[in-house]
Amino acid sequence: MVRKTKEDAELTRQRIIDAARAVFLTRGISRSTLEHIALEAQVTRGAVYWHFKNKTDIFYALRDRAFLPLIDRMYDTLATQTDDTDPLTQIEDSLCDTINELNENIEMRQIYEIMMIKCEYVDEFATVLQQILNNCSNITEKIQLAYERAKEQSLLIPIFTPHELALDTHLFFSGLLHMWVKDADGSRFRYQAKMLIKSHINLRRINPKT
Amino acid sequence: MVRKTKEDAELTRQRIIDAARAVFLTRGISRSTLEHIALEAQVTRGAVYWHFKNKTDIFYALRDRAFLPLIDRMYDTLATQTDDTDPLTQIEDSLCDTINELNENIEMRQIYEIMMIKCEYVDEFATVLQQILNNCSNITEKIQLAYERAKEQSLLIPIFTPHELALDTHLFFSGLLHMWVKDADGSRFRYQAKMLIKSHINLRRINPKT
DNA sequence: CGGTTTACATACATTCTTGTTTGTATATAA
DNA sequence: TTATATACAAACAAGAATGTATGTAAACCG
Repeated sequence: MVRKTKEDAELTRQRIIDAARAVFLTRGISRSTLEHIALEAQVTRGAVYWHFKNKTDIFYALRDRAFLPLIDRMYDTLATQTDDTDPLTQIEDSLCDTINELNENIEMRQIYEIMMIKCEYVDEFATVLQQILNNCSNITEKIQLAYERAKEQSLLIPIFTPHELALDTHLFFSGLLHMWVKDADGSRFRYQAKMLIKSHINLRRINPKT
Repeated sequence: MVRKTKEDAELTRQRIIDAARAVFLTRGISRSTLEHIALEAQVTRGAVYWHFKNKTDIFYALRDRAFLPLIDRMYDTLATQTDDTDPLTQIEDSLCDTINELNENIEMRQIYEIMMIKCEYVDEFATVLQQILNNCSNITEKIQLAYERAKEQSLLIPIFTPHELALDTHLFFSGLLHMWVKDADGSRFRYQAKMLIKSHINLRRINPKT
């Protein structure tokens, strides 16, 4: 049978994206063929070519479904300034929230893994790097704003500027995400990620929590 | 002309490795063919197959020439405990030294870039991830030892354990290396990397340097 | 000095992958 | 109800990449 309804078609589109995620994860993007993806999605390459232009197109569809939302989410968590909780805890929460999401959301986790260690950033993929850098800049700015609020409220240790603190935090979290992803069995980083975040923020508090 | 001397042969071997570095860098590992590499090295695929089993073999040869030495170097810098300089400065210096090496040594820099964003860690490459994780563990341990010495000498802010400080430092540096590599034009991280390291270490000093 | 091995170049066969084209049954719109 | 566009499946053509097999001239060794 052919010619499904529009809903059915959208469903197969999603199936293809999900299949691509599984295939990319185990074979890496470059070694994944459209045949592999089609097989995993239980369709033929015809269906894949109907819904997507090529493999790169699938990759970007995959990214849009999880990578960007998570960035936005972290961004939002930092931007919504509920002034009753202290800014340092806000930073801590937004970082922990991201880790939580990665822990609970398999799709998110796998897409991150694909983008970090199963993708070669050349040619059509190179632009992604710039976008990541831009996102990082934005997030660092948001963190800096939070640190500035903390400084105003005298919650922050002196001497250090919100700018350098924000950069340090961003680099810390960036490293954490990378190790979190690479640490497949979870023994080294996954289980203690939140503790590490707490420690990191505590380093900045004028009155460290116990 | 064929049949070079042994020295000539070794030279072509190096030329092939150098060519592979250039090709991997621009095309990514998976899209680089042995033909590309041979062309860049001004030999034929015959020569490449004579010196190497396949592309993976070249990759590992490339890695051994720079990636491992740099790890060892950082490791050594941390391990040689010249007890006259304070441990925190030792950590700072070893991190800065690595950044220096990346700044000055083009080969080193490019190989790092290849391994970080031009390689998909699946199949034969997956084992590299484990090795990286192990190296990270070792380095974290060395940093922790330095922090412990700093604690004994009361150079370190209290409350925090050398263990969590070491993990935080390692994650920071890991993030820094990643951003350093991705920041191709250098505007965001490369030029201020050492400043960031200084700030990071200063956060731990009981008497922060100015 | 002659045989053997080395260090490649060249040619060949095979497999993989991609993009396109064609076919087709059915939803959908008019 | 019928024409058309949709949502695929299946077949096709072409190039690219790999590994191997063969050829060869010069270095090296006895």
